[in-house]
Amino acid sequence: MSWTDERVDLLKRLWSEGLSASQIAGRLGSVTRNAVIGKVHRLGLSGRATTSRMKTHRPRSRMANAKRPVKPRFAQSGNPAVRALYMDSEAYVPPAEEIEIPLAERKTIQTLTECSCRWPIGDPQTPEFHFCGRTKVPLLPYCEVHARRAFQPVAPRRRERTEVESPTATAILAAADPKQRA
DNA sequence: CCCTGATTCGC
DNA sequence: GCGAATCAGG
Repeated sequence: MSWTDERVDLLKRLWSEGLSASQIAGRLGSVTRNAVIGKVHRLGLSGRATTSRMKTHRPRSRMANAKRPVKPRFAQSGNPAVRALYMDSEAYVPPAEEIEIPLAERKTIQTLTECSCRWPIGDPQTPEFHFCGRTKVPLLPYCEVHARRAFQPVAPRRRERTEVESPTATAILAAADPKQRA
């Protein structure tokens, strides 16, 4: 559905009445709160009055925004190990090749242990199916390599800026403090 | 964690 | 113009 005159009118009215963007989106239907906020801005309605000033939003300059790198997803993840995967890398990292696990190290669902990487390998319908089985990173179900693969940020929107250095292990290891084990 | 509005930019 | 993704805050 699109922004018909009626829907725009309702948006203007609800916005002026102080409803939040998500509340308005709920009443309009077929739109997200992001769509509502976007429309509010395009209509020039942003910056509602008034009772208690919205103090905290100093508008960031265009320059500041231009310099701010686009951070990958998971930056706000509640999992410190996931955040650690990206705290020293702001770039998309292409998935690694599948790793060949030596037969002796392979784990089945029966032989997995508490600290085994649970990255599945192969077709579960075949007897060759197994798990990576190497030591996993604390807080995550995967070893370091597979954690990077599992928590890929979304591919960059801009085609340039591809190959950048892979995140170092330091951040992960820093988050691997045994005291934090859940 | 929940939520809020703000902003960018591919579409 | 649209709005998802992501941000900075509360």
